[in-house]
Amino acid sequence: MTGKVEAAEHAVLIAGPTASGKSALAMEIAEERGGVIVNADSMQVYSVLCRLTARPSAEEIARVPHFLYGHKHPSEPYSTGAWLADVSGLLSGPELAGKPPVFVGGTGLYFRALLGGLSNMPDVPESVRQRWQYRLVEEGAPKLHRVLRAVDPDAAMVIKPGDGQRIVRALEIMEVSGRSILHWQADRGTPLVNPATAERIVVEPQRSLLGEAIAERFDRMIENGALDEVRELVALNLDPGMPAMKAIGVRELSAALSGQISLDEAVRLAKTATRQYAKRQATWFRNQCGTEWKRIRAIR
RNA sequence: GCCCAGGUAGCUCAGUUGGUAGAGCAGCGGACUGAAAAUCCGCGUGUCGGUGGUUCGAUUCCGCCCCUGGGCA
Repeated sequence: MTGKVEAAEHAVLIAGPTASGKSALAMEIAEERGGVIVNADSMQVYSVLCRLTARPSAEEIARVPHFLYGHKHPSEPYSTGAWLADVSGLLSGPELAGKPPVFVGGTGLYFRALLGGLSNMPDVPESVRQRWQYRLVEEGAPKLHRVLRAVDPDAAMVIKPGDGQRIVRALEIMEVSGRSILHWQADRGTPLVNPATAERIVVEPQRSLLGEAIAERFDRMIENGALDEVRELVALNLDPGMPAMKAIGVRELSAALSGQISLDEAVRLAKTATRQYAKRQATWFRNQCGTEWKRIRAIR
């Protein structure tokens, strides 16, 4: 699926929870080494959501080349695999011109994929996926888990009965390929960066400081027009299941825009949701990133 | 000043006909292979306002005090 792209040499990977100051660090490193910055965040790819996803400023983009930021419209479906394909295209194209890529973002799965953690899997037609998703909504996760247990007992053993999303994925793959998702997962993917020469950094700020930074930054997002972005996104009338609609703050701020809750309440809820997200990120980085990752602390 | 209603987890509250208490939210820990800012799993963190009394035993009953609402003056 990724063809035969040479794994990038001397890449820098910077992972960390939201608002941890990793973008500033990426700027420093990229400038120091004459590199470029590549987005490794699942939400910063969407065009409309600039403020709300804390994308780099125009000033920063003018200083250092940035890639894969805001290059997708929210109406387009996107995925880890699509991102990996975009990265692959970027690395094999002329844009980098030999400059070292500095990947920065908060999506742990993207970093795993970058290092070869995403196996090649058969494509699943949209119709198949939609049918299982429909059944998930209609019948509920436990019932679909029983279906999975019948067709793919091994996968059912690994996937929790409540985890609808993974149950659907396993069922899709089984239907399309006739083989268990575990079979496909047994083959590792190919890394897009050479793990031997990649420098890996994970930012792990103190939780309480991160909470403060999140609150402060969200207030700034509101000042800078995050509400307008949400208004624009809502006007597109997208399926609420689309990834961009799940960006933190979209649900909360659109509830405020329609008058269901006050703006203060929306801000409070969005800050809480962001803190909870940062906690999940921290759990990933703490436990999934091994000793090859250098751990640093600081927010800005 | 008097009358009423409250004071229980970080917050909102439930409850114990007397045997030291539990929900939601928040919080904490964990999982993670094409939706990953997603999805899922686990965990109660407490001078039951204070102080005396009754009692084998009081968060629960009684007295007094403190605090917060509301009402009457």
